[in-house]
Amino acid sequence: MRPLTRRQAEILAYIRERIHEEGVPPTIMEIGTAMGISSPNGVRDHLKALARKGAIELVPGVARGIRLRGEADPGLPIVGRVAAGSPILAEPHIEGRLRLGPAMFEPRADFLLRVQGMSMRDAGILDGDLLAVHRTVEVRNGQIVVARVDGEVTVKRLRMQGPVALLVPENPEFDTIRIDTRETDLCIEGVVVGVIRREHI
Amino acid sequence: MRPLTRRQAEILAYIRERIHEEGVPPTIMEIGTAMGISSPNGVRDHLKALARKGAIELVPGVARGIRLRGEADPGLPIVGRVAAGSPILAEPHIEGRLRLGPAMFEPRADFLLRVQGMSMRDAGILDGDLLAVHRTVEVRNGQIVVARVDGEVTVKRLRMQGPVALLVPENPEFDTIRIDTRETDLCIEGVVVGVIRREHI
DNA sequence: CGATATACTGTAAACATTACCAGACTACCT
DNA sequence: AGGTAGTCTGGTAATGTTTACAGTATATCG
Repeated sequence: MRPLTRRQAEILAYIRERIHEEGVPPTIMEIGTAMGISSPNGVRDHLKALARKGAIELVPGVARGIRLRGEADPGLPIVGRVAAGSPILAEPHIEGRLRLGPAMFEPRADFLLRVQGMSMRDAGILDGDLLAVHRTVEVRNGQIVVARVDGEVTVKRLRMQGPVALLVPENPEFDTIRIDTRETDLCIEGVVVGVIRREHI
Repeated sequence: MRPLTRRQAEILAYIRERIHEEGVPPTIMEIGTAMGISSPNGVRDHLKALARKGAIELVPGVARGIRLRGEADPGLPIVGRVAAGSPILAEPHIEGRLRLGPAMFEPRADFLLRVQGMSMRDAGILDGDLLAVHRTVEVRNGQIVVARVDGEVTVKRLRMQGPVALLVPENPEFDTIRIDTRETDLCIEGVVVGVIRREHI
């Protein structure tokens, strides 16, 4: 789809808004009035351009026959194994997408992380689970965080002891990671706001 | 909202379908053609009735000016503590509703059950978790099921041994329930297809 | 029984909306 | 310098659509 011009984007936004607010797409004249175009043909040219670029579909001979295209919300990315050092949301790690309900987690989830390993077993987080992660650097003591240590992504419970951060697993078979923030960078990718497990039955 | 007649419900369903399929509401004549009503006035009477009953809103003087009302999907019910013997989806047990994404679980979830207790701890199901449950009686060995025993609702892993059903907890501190289906009724309310935990941060 | 709601037929006028013609100005690419 | 895309004016014909009027027939309710 070729990129829309500024004017075309304005008109598309107006159409979107009208469909959302009124439940019915606007007529050509209504668009014209709203956008300051006096001739129906001026608007028509825009609609043809939008249709040509795939943003809308025009149903010929039908009043208000404007359909939005390519509207589907793809959902949140599911992040799989992250290569050391590369950004967590880089394309190669995204193994799929999943649409959540709008109010499922509070604060909202920004991406889903596929759990690797059993280090958080006793917190009910198992290998293969999806973690709903809210991207933020504002984390508090005791929260389960997605952190980067030496480029590696890890999920642990955070305990701050002055300048020392402890990344505590919830499984006695694993060791706590101890980071002196004066020496080593601790990069917080986000806070875990929820867990989703899809039982393969 | 007064109840719709059968014919009115048919027409409303058609309007809904058209809006979903075409993106534009149908005209009066289109409704008439689809429903076998030759006169625009026949359709108009139905629309007026639907508007009077609050199912739709008519925008006067506007082509295809039909707006659906009261459309919001309330989401799946969240079932809390279920009193012994009463139906699982009875009103008093429903402590809220939650909208999931459309493809979150497979097969689809029919309701959400709030977990009571730690008997499934080692399966990563903790007290307070929400279980996505698919209502079905077709269960297979090894699945985690929502069952009723003596009127009480319980979540366990199912193991069939001939006529004997074992409801196995995933926590060594709890005992397996053994049911001889020739003597006692085992009522399966559904299969667990997923787990949702909302981390309170 | 009479009032009211439902569920239609049929016709015509009035209005809402799109489709198309002819042209103008600008910006950008080659 | 010529071609193409974008953004518009202005006007008109052709169609799409709603609205109103005048009836008919069948239920249901108090």
